[in-house]
Amino acid sequence: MAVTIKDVAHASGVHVSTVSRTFSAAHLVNAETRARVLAAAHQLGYRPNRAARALSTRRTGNLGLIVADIANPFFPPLIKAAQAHARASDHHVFVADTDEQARVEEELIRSMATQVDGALLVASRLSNRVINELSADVPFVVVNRRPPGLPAVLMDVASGARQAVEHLAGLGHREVALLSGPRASWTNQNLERAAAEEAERHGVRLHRLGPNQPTEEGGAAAAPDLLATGATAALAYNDLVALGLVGELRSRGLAVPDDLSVVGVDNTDTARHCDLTTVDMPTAAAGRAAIDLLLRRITSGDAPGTVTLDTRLIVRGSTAPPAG
Amino acid sequence: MAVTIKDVAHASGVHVSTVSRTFSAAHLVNAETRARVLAAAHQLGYRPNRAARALSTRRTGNLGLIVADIANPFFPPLIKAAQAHARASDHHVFVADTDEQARVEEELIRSMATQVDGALLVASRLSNRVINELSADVPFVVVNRRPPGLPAVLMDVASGARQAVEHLAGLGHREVALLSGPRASWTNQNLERAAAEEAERHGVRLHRLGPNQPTEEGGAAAAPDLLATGATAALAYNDLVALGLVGELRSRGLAVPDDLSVVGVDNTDTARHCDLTTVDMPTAAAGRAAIDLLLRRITSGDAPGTVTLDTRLIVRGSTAPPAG
DNA sequence: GGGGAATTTGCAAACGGTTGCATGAACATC
DNA sequence: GATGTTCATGCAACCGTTTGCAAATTCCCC
Repeated sequence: MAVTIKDVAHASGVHVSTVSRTFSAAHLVNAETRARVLAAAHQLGYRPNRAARALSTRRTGNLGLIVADIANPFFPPLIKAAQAHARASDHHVFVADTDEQARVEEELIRSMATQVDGALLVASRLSNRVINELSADVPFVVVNRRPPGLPAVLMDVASGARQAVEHLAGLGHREVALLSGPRASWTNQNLERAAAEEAERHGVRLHRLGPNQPTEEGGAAAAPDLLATGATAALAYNDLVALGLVGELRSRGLAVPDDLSVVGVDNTDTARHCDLTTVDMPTAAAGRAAIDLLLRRITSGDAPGTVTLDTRLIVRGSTAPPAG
Repeated sequence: MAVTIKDVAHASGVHVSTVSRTFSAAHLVNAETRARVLAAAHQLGYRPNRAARALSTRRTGNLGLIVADIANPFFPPLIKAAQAHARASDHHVFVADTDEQARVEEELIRSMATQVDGALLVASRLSNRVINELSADVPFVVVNRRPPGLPAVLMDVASGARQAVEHLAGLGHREVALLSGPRASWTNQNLERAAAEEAERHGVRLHRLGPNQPTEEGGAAAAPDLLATGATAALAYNDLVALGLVGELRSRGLAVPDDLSVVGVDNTDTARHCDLTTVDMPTAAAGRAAIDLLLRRITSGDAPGTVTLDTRLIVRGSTAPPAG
C-alpha cells in the first residue's frame, strides 16, 4: 500500500539508490535530478520508512523516556519539554510509565532497546548495577540519579531543601518532620542529607519519617506518626505527599498552616493551586538539558558529564510561625 | 554488537529460519530443537529486533497516542491506563504532544505513521477531512470525537453537564455563564448543547463566553466578561479553565462559592485538591476501552463501533446558593 | 516393503531502505 | 588527443526477520 522508495525511483526514472541519496545525502545528487525526484516523491506522498532505514543505519530516530508515574504532576512538564526539544531534532519519543516498579522498568527498557537510539531515565528506581548492565544496550542519560559513569542531569534538591529548613527555622519552628520518599530515590537521599545538615545548623530537631509512598496516600498515611512526634512543621518528599498530608490533617480538624506548617517539593501546578510552599524543580529545563546530553552522546559518541540545576524555595501560604 | 537471530542459529546449529519459527510459530518446530534454540537464545541474551520484524510482517507492535497537552492533568490518567493496557498485549506506546496545534498534530501523525500499527487520537483538533485522509495510512481510534466511520470512545459530557446545570438551578442560580473551550472540541460542542438544553428546561439564562483557551490563562482571561454578564455561577470547559477563573476572581477580592459558584469538567486531581465541583470524566476507562477497540481493529481488521461512557457531577465546595 | 501423508528443516526471496564500489560522462590540463 | 579529475549514477550486498516452497526424514497403513 504505502509508497516506497521504489515507486519514487520508477516515477522519476532513476535508481532507488539515487532516491535514497536525495533524502539522506542530497549533495551527492545532481540538482536537476534531485528536483525531479523530490517532485515525484511529493506527488506520490512518499515518506521514508524509518524502521527500514534503521536497519541499515542503526539509527531509529527514536528516543525512550522512562518515568515512574506519568500521573504524578512532576513528570508531565519534563516530558513535554523533552519531547518538544527532541522533535526539534527530528526525533520521536517513546514514553513509558513504570508504575514505580523496578521490574517493570527493566522490562520496558529491554523491550524498547532495539527501537531507540538512547533513553532518558527519570528518577529511575533501578539499582546502579542493573542500570550499568542495561546501558550496554542503550545509551542512557539519567535525570535525578548518579550512576557512576553515566551522563546525568540533576535537579539539586539540596539547595531548595536548605532554604526550606532555613525558612521554617526563621519562622520559629524547632521541631520539623521530614516525610521521606523511596529509598532508591536519589532526590530523597539528597533531601534527607541537606535537611539534616541545615536543621543542625539552625538548632532544629529533625524527625525523619518514612520511607513513604510518593503519593497522596503516602502523605495521608504518615499523619499519625507525624503528629506523634510533636513537630510543628513538615517537609515532604514531594508535593503529592505534602498534599496528602494536608488533606489528612484537615480531615482531622487541624489547620494548615495555623496548627502545622507544610512544605512540599516539586512546585507542581497542584501545589500552586493549593497555595503550598514548595521547592521549585526546574523540570522543563531538565528535560531539555537531558535531551541535549542524550543527542550529543548519540551523535558524537562522547559521554558528556553532569549538568546540575539549582532549586529554590517558593514561599506560599502553607507555612507560618508555629502556634502558641 | 547486538545479538541477532543469526548468532542464535549458529550457536544452536540450525538455520535462521528455524530460530525465527521458534519465536513466531513454535508449533512448527520440533520440541527438542526448540528447546535447544531457546536455550541458546537465552544464554546469548537474544531479543528479536522489532523494527526488522516489522519490515516483513508489517506489524510493529507499536501504537501511537496523540494528545493535545500532556501537562493538562486530564490526559495523564488516560495515557497511563492506555499504556498499561497496551503493554498487557505486548504493545508499546508512542505518546506525542501536539501543543494544541492542528498543524503539529498532523505532522506528528504523518511521521509516526510508518512506525505504528494504529493510533489513538484523543481530543483531536484536526478537521474530519484531515482525519479521514490520515486514516488511510494509520488505523485510528478516536476519543472524544466523532468523525464519521471511525471507531470512537466517547466520554459523554452531556450527562454530567445536565447534572451540573440542574445542580446550579437547584441551588437557586438563574444566570449561569458557560466558559466554552476550543471550537474544534467535540466535548465543547456537547457541553454547550447539553448546558443550553438543561438551562432552558430549568428557566436558567445561559451566557456563553468564549471560545477560551483550555488553560488556566484562558479561565483567568474570561473573568472580566463573566463579571459583566452578572451571572452568579459559571460552568467551565474544563478544570483548568475553572481554576484559572477561581484564581482570578480571588485576586479581585471575590470569594468562591460565596460570590460566585464555579463548576469544572474533568475531575482532575487538581480539582479534588481545590475542592472544585466538577464533572467526572472516566479517563482511565476510556483509555482502556480505546486500546481495546484499536487492537481489535488492528488484529481482526473489523471497524468496531462506538463506546460511550457516562459522566457524572461531583459536588464539592465551589458551588453554593447565590449571594443575597 | 512400498506409497502417501505428516513433520521438520533449509533455501532464498522478500520487506524498505543505505552504502561501498565501479562505471561512465563531462571537463580541465598539458 | 591522451591523461587525470570530478561528478553523477547504477549495481549489489547488506541490515534482521519472515515465509512460501521444496527437500528430507519419519511414520503409518495396507
